[in-house]
Amino acid sequence: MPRPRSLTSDQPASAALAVIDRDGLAGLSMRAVAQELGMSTMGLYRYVHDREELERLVVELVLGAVDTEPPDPDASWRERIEAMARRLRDAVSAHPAVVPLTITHRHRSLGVLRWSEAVLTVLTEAGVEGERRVIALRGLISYVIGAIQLEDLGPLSGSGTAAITELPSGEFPLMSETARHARNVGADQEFLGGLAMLLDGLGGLDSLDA
Amino acid sequence: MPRPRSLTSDQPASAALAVIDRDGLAGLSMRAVAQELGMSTMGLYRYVHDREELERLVVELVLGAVDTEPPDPDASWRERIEAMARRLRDAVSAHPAVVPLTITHRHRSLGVLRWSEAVLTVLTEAGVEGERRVIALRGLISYVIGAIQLEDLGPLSGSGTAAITELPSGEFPLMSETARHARNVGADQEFLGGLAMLLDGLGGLDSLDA
DNA sequence: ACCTGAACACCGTTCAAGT
DNA sequence: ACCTGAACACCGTTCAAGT
Repeated sequence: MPRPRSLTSDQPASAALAVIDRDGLAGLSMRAVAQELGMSTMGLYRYVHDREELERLVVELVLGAVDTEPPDPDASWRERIEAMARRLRDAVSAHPAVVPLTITHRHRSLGVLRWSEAVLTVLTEAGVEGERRVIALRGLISYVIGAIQLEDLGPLSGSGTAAITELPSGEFPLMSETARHARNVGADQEFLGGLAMLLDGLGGLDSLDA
Repeated sequence: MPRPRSLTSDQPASAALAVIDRDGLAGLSMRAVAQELGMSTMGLYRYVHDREELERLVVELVLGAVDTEPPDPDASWRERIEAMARRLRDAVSAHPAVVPLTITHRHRSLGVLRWSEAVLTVLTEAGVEGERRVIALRGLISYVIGAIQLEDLGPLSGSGTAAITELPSGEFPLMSETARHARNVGADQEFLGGLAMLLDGLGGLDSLDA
């Protein structure tokens, strides 16, 4: 793998992201990205070892865009964690087609690492320590990535769930009723509502004063 | 699409699942599944319209295996929801390679629908109604699917995170410290701990008596 | 020394040709 | 009427052949 020359190191990733944003994940191919860069297909192999590395760089590009500045120090620990959760959600939902890649590539992204460090700072300031801090961090990440995917899949009030009402009569009565209620729950309210449940649980534990 | 004859309707899906379990998701191809079934590649197209439908059937097979019997009525609402969460986790982690498919295929699985109905039954018995019930259900699903993926990615105490300690000195001090604590937190404890946070938050709300 | 196009081994899917 | 193998248009990647 000799030194690249004509391209900066992040150009292959942003070209790939441009292809994905335009043509979807199915449109991603080495040939398409090379064309986007105006070079021969094999020229791309000068910058990435293989397709997998290219995909990893795309994930890193998207997650690296998460704002990891320390949140407003005047806000409560709860508001600060909410702000961090929103930022992760915002960064990913700017490129929804990339979501499957973020899961397939079980790598430790620097962006997520920086995000985690910022969240841990808030948790620590709130007095959460030791194993409880492990569980709180992992619980938050689990919730946020799950919620992003569920949101990407469409709201409970969406067309997919609307079809539930038309299923064999009375087979899913509560699900039908809940889907009707879901029409009044927006995506933001749903995301923040679930997050609030988690934070209520975290706050209900000892050693949290704010 | 004429009537199939020699195969029952779920054989293509279980053959595909067998291929995935043996060779991983990358090993899944129409040719491989046809061979698994002992038929010509094109014979498979008698049973499924295209590869996408085959993948959808695999997801349905895995999620359809979730135990959705009503949980022990003598247990508290909290224990019953924990039991349901465990069952979903168990069904998916029996076939970890399928996880990416469950995300890519944004379809409404009957298995998840039955699971949701059972969870809603418990929530309703616990006095959770209306929009709060929407948020509780979606929050639980978000957490569980996120946690399954994070678990599949490896524990915080695993080799991936161990490398964090060797990053540029002091760049991620809290993350390093947290990773050390994570060595004492098992996968079950982590899953149930995060779930407990959510349920504490849910239980802290009004109208829950049990 | 650097770059690239042809070629290889795959893939999903079409379709005409077999019985 | 039913089934299937060759063929088509892709794919990631190798590598020898060009300059």
